[in-house]
Amino acid sequence: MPPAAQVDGIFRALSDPTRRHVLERLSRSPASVSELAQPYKMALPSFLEHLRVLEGCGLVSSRKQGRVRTYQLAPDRLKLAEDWLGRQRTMWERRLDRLDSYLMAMKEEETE
Amino acid sequence: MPPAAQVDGIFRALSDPTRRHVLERLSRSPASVSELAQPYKMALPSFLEHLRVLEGCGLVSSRKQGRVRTYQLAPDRLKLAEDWLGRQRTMWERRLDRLDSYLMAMKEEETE
DNA sequence: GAAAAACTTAGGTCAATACCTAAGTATTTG
DNA sequence: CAAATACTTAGGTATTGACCTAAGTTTTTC
Repeated sequence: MPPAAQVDGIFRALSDPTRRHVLERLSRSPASVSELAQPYKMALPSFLEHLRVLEGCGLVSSRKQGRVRTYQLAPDRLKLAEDWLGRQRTMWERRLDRLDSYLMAMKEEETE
Repeated sequence: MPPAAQVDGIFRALSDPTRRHVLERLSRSPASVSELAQPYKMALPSFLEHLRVLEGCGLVSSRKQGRVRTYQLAPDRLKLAEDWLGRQRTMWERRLDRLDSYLMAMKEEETE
């Protein structure tokens, strides 16, 4: 999978509040499907789909022991999203800097 | 709009490569619709929809002068996404610092 | 003032998402 | 081993998303 497509999937996954909430929950500790589902009034199969999306883009991983499937975070994936945002930020900051110096120059000229 | 819904929209907007590309382009300088559309083989109305999504969630703003509409970044909105990711990251890192033996075990098995 | 430029609007297809209910399949547990 | 638990699969609906073509509208330009 090309990295751009991976980033697509990660941002897509993060665009749903249920999924973000699950990630927040998992940042405290791993948890089973039913533990994760418990706060939501959603039907279980619907909720499972969210977990599948999170696992599909690599933000979480799961393992089944007996009849219980346990999910946990896979933190390295979040970096892809963070990296993109970080790059963006430095770019637009650079741009604002340029704008700044442009405005400064304007001001200089103005006061001459 | 509740902040969670705003974050939804921003992540959703970022999940499309065309839209991310447009943001990257705009981090260099403001640009007109046709300048922005030029690199893509997509029909103009389709492309415009992407711009509408970006403007809808506040990542860019636009203004029309004569027959030309010019878009520019609205950098403060990216912060909402960055902030969520940042908070997440510190939580995840805190959790990883605890180095649960459980998590270690899972990781071991995962890499098998 | 007709034609070109730069969008804009209208409307249509097709696939993917986010839900649902109902009926499975494994795994414990009593 | 029957019943309960913990998912899982199958299949259905309704909305939204990402594209398209065709036909506007509003400036500019010649």
